[in-house]
Amino acid sequence: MSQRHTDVSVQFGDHACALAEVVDRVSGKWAIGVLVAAAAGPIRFTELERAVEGISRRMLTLTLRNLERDGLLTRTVYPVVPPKVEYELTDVARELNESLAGLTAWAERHRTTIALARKEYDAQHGNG
Amino acid sequence: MSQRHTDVSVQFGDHACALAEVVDRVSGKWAIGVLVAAAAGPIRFTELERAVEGISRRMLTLTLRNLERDGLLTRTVYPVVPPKVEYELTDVARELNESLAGLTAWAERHRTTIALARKEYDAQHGNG
DNA sequence: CGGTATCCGAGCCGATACTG
DNA sequence: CAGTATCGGCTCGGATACCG
Repeated sequence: MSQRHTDVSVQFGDHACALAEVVDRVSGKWAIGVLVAAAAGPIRFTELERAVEGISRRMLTLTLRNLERDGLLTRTVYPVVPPKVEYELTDVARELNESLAGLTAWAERHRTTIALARKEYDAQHGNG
Repeated sequence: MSQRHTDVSVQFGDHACALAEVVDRVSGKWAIGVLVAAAAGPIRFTELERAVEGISRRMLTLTLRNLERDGLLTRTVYPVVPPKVEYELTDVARELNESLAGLTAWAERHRTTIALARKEYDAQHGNG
């Protein structure tokens, strides 16, 4: 299994370290998407594949395994044919989603500002 | 200039997308560390280098440029000898730090739980 | 349906050396 | 003091093909 995250080891005593760890967890191109898609309730593999636009089967699997590993979601296999697997957020993950709300608010407040800042920066310094 | 982040383009309409963008911004091994180190007030390059344990000159520069590009910090050059450059968080970044507080709280609440979940997962599935 | 295996390019990041 | 340049390893992540 590939997908080992960067070693965000202890850079400072406590605060920043814990924060860096959680950010590292929801980093990567797909984790947030999966977390949000699963927020509504139990969801199947193929449903996730459709919900998270652009994700490949491989990356969905890896992302799910990582989240499962961190105890953020559960994987339930139903022994039926055709196979059926459901993923569901744990309570911990639901709390995480709530904690992320503040961040989402910030993002939506300053979205255009940041886009503008980028444009300016790229204009002044050479990026084209 | 290297350091182009992964393309977290529109995966779903609004919410998750904005969130994914901000997470992408504070991703990478060092951004959080720099953000936290600069939270106390204006800080010089070398001070940052010491504050963010383990960071290289190169990565500090790249991280600073990215944050500056996104309008999260300002770079002030004082024309003196020896050179003096100060970095300071913008108001937007300060708001961001506040929004991150909820996340930090979550991280500290569930830190051990998650570490445990990992251990269990790695024990059951083969990771060794 | 729900995965895995393999190949491969792109970019992050560290080490090292050099500069105004 | 505050950077930049270059090289190279490693991992992330896409494409494709295959399996129970």
